[in-house]
Amino acid sequence: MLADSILEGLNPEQREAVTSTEGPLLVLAGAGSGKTRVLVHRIAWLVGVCGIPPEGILAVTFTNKAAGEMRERVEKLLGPEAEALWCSTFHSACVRILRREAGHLGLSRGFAIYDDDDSRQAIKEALRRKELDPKTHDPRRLRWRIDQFKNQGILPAGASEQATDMDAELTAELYASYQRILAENEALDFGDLLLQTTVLFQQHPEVLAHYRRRWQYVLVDEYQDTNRVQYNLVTQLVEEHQNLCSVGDPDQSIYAWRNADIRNILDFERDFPKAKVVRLERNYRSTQPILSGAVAVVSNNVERLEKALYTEREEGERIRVYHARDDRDEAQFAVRQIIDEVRKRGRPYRDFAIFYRTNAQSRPFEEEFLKYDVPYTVVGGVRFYARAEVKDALAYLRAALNPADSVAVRRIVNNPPRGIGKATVERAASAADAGGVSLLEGLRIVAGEGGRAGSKIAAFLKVVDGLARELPELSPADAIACVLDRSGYLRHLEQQGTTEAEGRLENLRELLAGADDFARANAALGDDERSPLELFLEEVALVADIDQHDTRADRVSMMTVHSAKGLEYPIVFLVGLEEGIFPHAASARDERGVEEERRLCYVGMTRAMERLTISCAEERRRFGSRSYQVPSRFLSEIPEELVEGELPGGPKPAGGGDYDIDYSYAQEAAGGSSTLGPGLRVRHPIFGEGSVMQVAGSGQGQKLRIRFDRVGIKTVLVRFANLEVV
DNA sequence: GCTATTGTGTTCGTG
DNA sequence: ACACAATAGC
Repeated sequence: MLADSILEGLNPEQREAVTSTEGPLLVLAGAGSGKTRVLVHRIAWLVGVCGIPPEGILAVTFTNKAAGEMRERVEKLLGPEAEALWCSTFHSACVRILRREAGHLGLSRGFAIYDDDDSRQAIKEALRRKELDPKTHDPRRLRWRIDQFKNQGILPAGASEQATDMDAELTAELYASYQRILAENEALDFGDLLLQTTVLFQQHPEVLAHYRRRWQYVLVDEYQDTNRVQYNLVTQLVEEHQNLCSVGDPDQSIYAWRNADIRNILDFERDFPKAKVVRLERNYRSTQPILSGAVAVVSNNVERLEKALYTEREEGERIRVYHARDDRDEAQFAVRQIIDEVRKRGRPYRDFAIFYRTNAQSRPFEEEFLKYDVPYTVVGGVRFYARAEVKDALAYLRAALNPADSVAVRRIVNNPPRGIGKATVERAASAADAGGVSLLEGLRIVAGEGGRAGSKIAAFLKVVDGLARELPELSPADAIACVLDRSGYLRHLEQQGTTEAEGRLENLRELLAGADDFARANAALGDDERSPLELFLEEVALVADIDQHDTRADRVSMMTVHSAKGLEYPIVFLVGLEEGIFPHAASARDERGVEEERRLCYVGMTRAMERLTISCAEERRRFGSRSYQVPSRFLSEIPEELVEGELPGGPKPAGGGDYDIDYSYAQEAAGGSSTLGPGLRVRHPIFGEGSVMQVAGSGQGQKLRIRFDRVGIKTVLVRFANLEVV
């Protein structure tokens, strides 16, 4: 009975993937072939038919969002029983394990999780200690190189061993020093979460044995994007029972740059000789022209497993190609199409998505959406939890909960300004170093020495100590409110009274609301020994941009092609198909790079269900200046008969096509400017109204300094700003 | 120690 | 074109 209902609506291949429960299984799942469905039904099958307890199953996905959706769908099939299932990202699974087993690694159970920015600060500290100049040793680059080591499972000792020149030797040394600083701060970075878990399993076979016994069945989604450490983790767990189900698509491997290793999926049958392989080749998402076009592009890859994708949606319009004059025209074209379609056919905005190669490309689209009052959301860019004011507030929480976290302490010690300058902080840092204690303790030492600086520090310590006493008892939202009050942070912002400060206050209110939501949503599972506040900090550290994306809201979505993986939309605009952008210049140097870009293009195209529009611009603004663009080689790889519009080499469209776009106000300000001078009221299409403060230069390079009513002071280039005199 | 100014790099993608 | 960091001047 139950077995039938679980298999209902599945095709024969999907059924095979669901019911082949014992031993290693590789599911090669083409785009849109229902792989999430297979994973969900397989879990339901394991629990409902095979009688495996839900806590005996580990399912790992790429994003929190995918994990949440999978859990939801499993619950629909199984009911609340599914709650005991471990369904999460690699990172959150590892955090849970590490918190539990922290003692084995000599790690504090309350360790902090450092994001890119925090780890860069820790790298800077490592440079300071070695008296190296951050100018000659770029902290960002160092962080990147260390992260690469971690993704490959290489510890500092290994990095040192394989170093063949001075530079590599120094990097290895800094890696070691950076790890010491993290340990002192009781912190782990993203890479550590995975790497330290494999170290834990290696050094403590009894711990590994425990988890092996616990998880009799392991499922891994997006297997083509796993890196060496993730691979090690998985093989460690399944070595005995071999009940591993890996699902993936080599054509969608797009993370080689962060050490995802496509060989993990290609060598599956070698790694697991008894492996069964199931191919899902029937596509349920896209129309024939879209699917054929995407397959045609990716077929140009030499290193590729051939597979035969087919769709039953044979009807469907051809792929549209639009050659825009410039980036602005490209944006205008897409936005006008969307408005048209919404007005004429009554489509909801949520049916549309715009995908680009780089985050910086979102700008012109945002401008057009704002101009025409079209609701939209941008995924990515600056993460909400990475905004300065949000990170400041969180740093107070972190410092109060974990006084060893020197990166957090350094961030808040003079923020808001309380007269504790760089010299004082450095004094405290060396005192801390000398005594082998944390920065906060170093500050205590300096405070004890008295003097002007001493009393200022004492005031700061009083704030932090007070928070350390009060916060652990509070809910996340109350704790944040408390921090903002006691620290004087809120008062400081309110006193500024600028529009910029107003925006920051708005973000802080949003943070409070988010904390409140979190507490409410997690009130049910309060069985953890960790406080709601600690759980909130962890959540915040591990959310990805895409996790916060609300697909239910009626808005147009904009995101990078990378973020788009796993999503689908009826109407997709894939924009900026130009050499240097897509394929990106940095990847186009070697053939492997180009092949990954091509897979990325395949991912972008296969997101579209009904209509796919691809565009490129002849000219675009990059780094503030003009650049002439060449259409992407990927465009000419789409067979002509699948395309409507012109492929490269075809006739260029006349002007902006059949859309009458009003440029008049732009010309007005760019041309005549006899009245241009301080005091003049102008309107900017984005920033709104403002007063000119200062005029600099003339002709093409003329710049204006303007105080905008809404957004404060900005400098704009007259030629590009499209100003209108009010 | 604080603020305003200048200078620099940024934009390849993420948990 | 903008954000961020370093620096100069107070």
